[in-house]
Amino acid sequence: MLANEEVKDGLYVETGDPVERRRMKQWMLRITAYADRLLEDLERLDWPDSVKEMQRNWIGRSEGARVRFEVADTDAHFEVFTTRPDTLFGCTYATLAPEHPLVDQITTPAQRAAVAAYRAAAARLSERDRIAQAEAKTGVFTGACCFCPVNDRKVPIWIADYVLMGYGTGAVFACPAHDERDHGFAKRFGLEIVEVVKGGNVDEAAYVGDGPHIRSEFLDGLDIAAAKKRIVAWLEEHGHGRFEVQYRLRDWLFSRQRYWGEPFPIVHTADGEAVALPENGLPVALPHLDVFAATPDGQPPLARDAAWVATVDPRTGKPAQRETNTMPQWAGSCWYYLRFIDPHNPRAFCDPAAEQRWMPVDLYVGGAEHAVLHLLYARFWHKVLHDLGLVSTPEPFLKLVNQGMITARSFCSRAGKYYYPADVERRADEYFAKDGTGPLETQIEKMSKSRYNVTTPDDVIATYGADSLRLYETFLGPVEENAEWQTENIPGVRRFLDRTWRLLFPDERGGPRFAAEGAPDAELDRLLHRTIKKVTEDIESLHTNTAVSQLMIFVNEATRREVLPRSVLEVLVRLVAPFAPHLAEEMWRHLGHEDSVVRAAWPSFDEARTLEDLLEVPVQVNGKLRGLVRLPRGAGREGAEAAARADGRVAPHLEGRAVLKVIVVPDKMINFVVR
RNA sequence: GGGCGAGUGGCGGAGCUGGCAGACGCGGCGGACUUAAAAUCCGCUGGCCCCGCAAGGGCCGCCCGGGUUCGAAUCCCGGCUCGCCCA
Repeated sequence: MLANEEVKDGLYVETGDPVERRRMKQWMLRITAYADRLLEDLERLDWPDSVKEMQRNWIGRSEGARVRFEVADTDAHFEVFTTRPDTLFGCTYATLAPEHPLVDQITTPAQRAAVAAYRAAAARLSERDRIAQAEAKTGVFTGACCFCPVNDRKVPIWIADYVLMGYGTGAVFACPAHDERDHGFAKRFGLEIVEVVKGGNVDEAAYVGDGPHIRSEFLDGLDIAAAKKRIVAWLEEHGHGRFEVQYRLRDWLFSRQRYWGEPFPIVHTADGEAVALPENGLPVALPHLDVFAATPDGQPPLARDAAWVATVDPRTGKPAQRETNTMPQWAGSCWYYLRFIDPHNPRAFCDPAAEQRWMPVDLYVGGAEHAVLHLLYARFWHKVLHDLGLVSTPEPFLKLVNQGMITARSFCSRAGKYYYPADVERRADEYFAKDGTGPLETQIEKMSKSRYNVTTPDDVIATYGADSLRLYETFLGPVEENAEWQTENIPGVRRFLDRTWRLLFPDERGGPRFAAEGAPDAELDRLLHRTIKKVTEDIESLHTNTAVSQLMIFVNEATRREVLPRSVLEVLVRLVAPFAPHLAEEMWRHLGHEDSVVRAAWPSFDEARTLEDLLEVPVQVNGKLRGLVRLPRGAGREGAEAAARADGRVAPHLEGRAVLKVIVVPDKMINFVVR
């Protein structure tokens, strides 16, 4: 079993083995039944817009009409789905998928050979290739015609491989004037182009914008939205079609022919019935196998264990056979977060009280690569469980954040062989491998083992300590963004930890004296409250890098003090704890606490104590900074303006000029507009 | 081709609903301590072929080009480059 992209020209790309297509009976999950709810509930999620948009596109809801076309000279018909039923009056041909069942029936003798050849060629292409090659515009006439239901115009029926049987109805009507793909096709094969919406030049290109309809009888003069409504009503009234919603999303193929995966809890009876096992027959464990390959006749590996396969129908006790397909990896990732709540519960996937306590997940950090598959599948399962009354929330993950990638410099030879940075040396502006190869290409790219540019945390921990590693990672940058790993920056955060430690245990390198009693001076107190505020808010918004920088500012300032009271350290240690837990724990103990710092209350701040009494307010003249004035917080407009005019640096810029306007933003800035 | 996002010193990055661009860290330079070095501490660190003995001041500067505004890294329009996703 191979995926589409593993097959090229009918051969397995890895080994060159021939690949054949085989029809198989497989398990599907009806995710399409949840398409609308999966779409609508995106609204209530605090997720990145890009991910929500990807899910919307993946679900691909489109409203349109299903329209019935009668084939000329037979009693056959086919149906098309279209999002542009308003352009039916511009229909000049119709196209079927090459494998559409009607093709055999309607192809005329004269066209039979051409059609057969085209179908054979199309069958060799994967669906993916067919979509990718749609630009190539290939197709062949069947010789048959059909009637466009709105005006009984007789139009030719073609087959073309860009129409996919598994998508929609496997048939489309073509309006080359207002559809780009149809336009290209019509140009290529000399088919007629009939303009029905004014606004473009349809001889040159398809016009897909809005405009009044023409040559469309009862639609004339209407815009697209109004025309769609009218035509759908008309189609329904005359029995030629009906309103329909289509989704790009398809049902989920949920079986795999592999060993590793959860076995389906299903048995097959002798008369072909599939029976779900009752709860007391669960879980179904994988049999022990020595060989994990498919059987010689193409059955999944589990079929190798005949004793395992042979079982009984739980209802009747008659012989039955176990299902030998297994579930895909997604099966586990769809509910692991529920099991994690209560991982050892032998009776249920989790205790309902625990589920209520913990769900939904407040914050889910994951890679952008999961935007559609895992995150859509998990939402789907969760909704099914919700409908069954097994979970209390309609959505599993309230807030989602996509973390960025860690990148690092890598080196590779022109031949594509990668080298570890340790095996590379710099000569002038070029890099050479120590074995002499080079010059080497170098780039910053995603950290990965295959690119030989990984950093092993164990090594960093051995050299700088686990807190340094953790602090460095939180200091790298915002989580959502990619960040370049630079080991040479780690000593910087380590220095910060050392300084923090010296606030409690000054050594020959300095540090303030510890005081069991007392309060900080006003300036340090203000900085402390600002730091509590900043760190608290930054953790909340996941801007850990700026939280760390604020802690650095505080520690630098505290280091300058002669004496540091316990009360300050008590706060600081709790603020540092999330970033450097080992250090904080140790300091917490030394401050005399019995219990762990992780159970200590988070410090609170007093907004009033974060504010400065005397502010430095910038003064601008015509928008350019010309000076700074010291003003008490809350100074009035007049006072501020007077102080600004009097400032030694500002005054020369005002001299001899007409002041047209003075803008004063209290406590923020003063701007003189002069001429 | 379409969608989403990003572009700020030598480097990683700060910069709130428009109001002192460059916080914090790395690197660099200078100094203290030392016989010396490491470590530590202190100071400086966007550019300028401009003014000033100096203190200091001026001009330019957030990818490029326009616009809105008293005022734009921030808002709007157009373009370039990179990343991710879809096709």
